[in-house]
This record gives sequence, structure tokens and C-alpha cells, in this order.
Amino acid sequence: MLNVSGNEDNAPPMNDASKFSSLVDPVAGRLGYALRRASLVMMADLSSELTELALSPVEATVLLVVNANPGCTQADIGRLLGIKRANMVPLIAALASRDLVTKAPVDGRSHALEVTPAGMEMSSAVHGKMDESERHFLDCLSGVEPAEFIDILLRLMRSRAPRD
Amino acid sequence: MLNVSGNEDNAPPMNDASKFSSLVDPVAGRLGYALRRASLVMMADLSSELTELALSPVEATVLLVVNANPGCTQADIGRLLGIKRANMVPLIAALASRDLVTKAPVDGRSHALEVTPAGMEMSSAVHGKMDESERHFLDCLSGVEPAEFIDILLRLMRSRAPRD
DNA sequence: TATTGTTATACTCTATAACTATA
DNA sequence: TATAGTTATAGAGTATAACAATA
Repeated sequence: MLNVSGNEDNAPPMNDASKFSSLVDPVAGRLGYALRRASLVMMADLSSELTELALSPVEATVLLVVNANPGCTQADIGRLLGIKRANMVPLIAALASRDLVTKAPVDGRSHALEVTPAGMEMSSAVHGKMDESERHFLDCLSGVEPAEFIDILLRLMRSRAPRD
Repeated sequence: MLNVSGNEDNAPPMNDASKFSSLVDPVAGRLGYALRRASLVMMADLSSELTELALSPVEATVLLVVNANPGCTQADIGRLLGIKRANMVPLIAALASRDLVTKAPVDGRSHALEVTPAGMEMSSAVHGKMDESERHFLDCLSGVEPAEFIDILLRLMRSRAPRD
């Protein structure tokens, strides 16, 4: 694996702010700010992990949802992931054009989505890449249980209604 | 204050997934996914809080940085917040056009930024809005100390080098 | 040679509105 | 009347490349 930051093992991982600047940071103690910056870092890491599979994080996630819910519709996925119907169209089209998912009309107005054998293999690969990306960051959760940490984040997410 | 979700006090705050869908969620246990969704929710909340001040979250944060670091440059702010130099230009221009910050050439190539009296008042207002937005979400951190939670997020953010 | 500010531009993501067809 | 899928489009946000002036 590529070691970009030279910070793979137990060496002190630059916990100081010297890498960023010498300014006073008035938002470092803000939950929203810390959440956003941490999220962007993890997204960038996962994104580069997924380049091998030629999938974006969103495409990969949609694929996993179809894989876990055979027969679901685009609208279902949109509600689960917070993606608008209009924006689901190119996502599903991309996965379908690569023969990772299939669309079968069931309703006249809705399509049942399913993963193909190739899509099933790709789902496993995606989980592998997510495991690999996640592993490094889980080490930062010193003391706190990952499951508890994630539960807090999900509770945070559900504490406000989705805007749709 | 406006109560959008009907979930201000101690009523059970919809901790189930019924509000979202009935699908199996294959990424609910993923740290990166939970971080991103939580971050988006907090960003949306802060964004609507800041509409009264006619500031975006990024503009508000830049203003706070200038306020906390009189004499800093655009490049300084960009490094601190992870914003590219090119994208700093319209941000500072917007704040300057509203007489919230001033640009004083010091170097021939760099400008010293400072907040005006109006900018100082606006900074206080921004902190107030951030407090208000943050208050609700801090309640979700049952058990875990906010400072510890934020420290983990910042450690997470610093565990990968900024791409710049 | 490296850095600051700047312009122009492209690309991705997301949001809205409207339309068709189905339930 | 509400929902599913679709199209087109607009608006953020972010990215790169190039340039001039300066250190």
C-alpha cells in the first residue's frame, strides 16, 4: 500500500498543528467544523481507494445498497442515502451501463434493481476497499468504541429531519 | 425559535430508522458514511442559522479566522481551513465589499486582513449562531465529553496530509 | 526559485422545476 | 392526488493552469 504521509504505524502522527499554520484557530473547538474536516479527509481517502474500481464513493454506496436490497427502487435508495430522485438517474445509469446492476420494470412506473454476478463481485471488492480505508482511521478512536462512536454520529444525523 | 422537527425537548427523538426507509442499510456501520451524513446535517443546520446574517458557513468561518488573527493573509487562511488560494479570492472580496474586513497591502504581494468594527460585531453574531446550532447536537453526545469527541475528530483529520 | 494574489475555466455535486406515466 | 422516473438546467463548491508582481 502507498504510504503518502509516512504515518502508517505507531510513530507520533503529527498531532501538533505545525503542519497547517501558526494561526489561532477559532473554530477548532466547533463540533460542526471538526466533523466536516474529518469527513472530507475520510472521503478523500476512500475516493482514492476506489479509483482502482473506477467507482466514486456515492456509486459504490449505491451499489452496496442494491446488493443488500434486491428488488429495491431508485426512490428507495434515494430516501435511504439522502439523494434526490433526479440525481439518482445518472448514478443508476452508470452502474447499469457497466452491467453491475439491472433494472426490471415491475410496476409500470418503478423498476426493481438487482446486482448482476459482476455487481456482486464488485460489492465484495467495495467492502474490501472500505475496510482498508476505515482501518487506519479506526486507530484514531483511542479509547472510544467504534460502534459507540458511530452510533453517536448516526444519532446526530437522525436528530434533524432529512430535507426532501 | 422555529421547531421544524417537533423534537426540541426530551421526547423520544425518532431514534429508529422508520423516518428514512425500510431497507437494509449496508453502510450504517461505516465510520466514513456516518461522519459524512452527520456533517451534512450539521452544515445544513448552521447554514439556515446563518441566513439571518447573510453569510455562508465558509464565509462566516473565514470572518472568524480574520477576527482571531488580525494581519493574516489570504494564503494563511487557506492553509488553515483547507481552501485553495484561487478560491479565497471571491470569499475575501465578498467580506470586503460588505465592509466586514479590510485589505491593507503590506508586502507588495500580500495583504494584511483585519476586521472592521462591523466585522467584529458580525463575528460575535456568528459565534452566537454557532453556539445556537451546536447546542442541540451536543445533546446527542450522551456520555462522551464534547471536547474528547472533537479531539478525536481533529486527530482523524490530521492523520492524513492535506492535499495542497 | 518559491510565494501571493489573481483570472479564467472546468468539473463535480446538488437543487429545482417541469413533464410523463402510473398507482 | 401522490408517486416513480426522467429531463433539463441552475447553482454551489472545488480543482487546475496560467500569469504578474514580489520575496
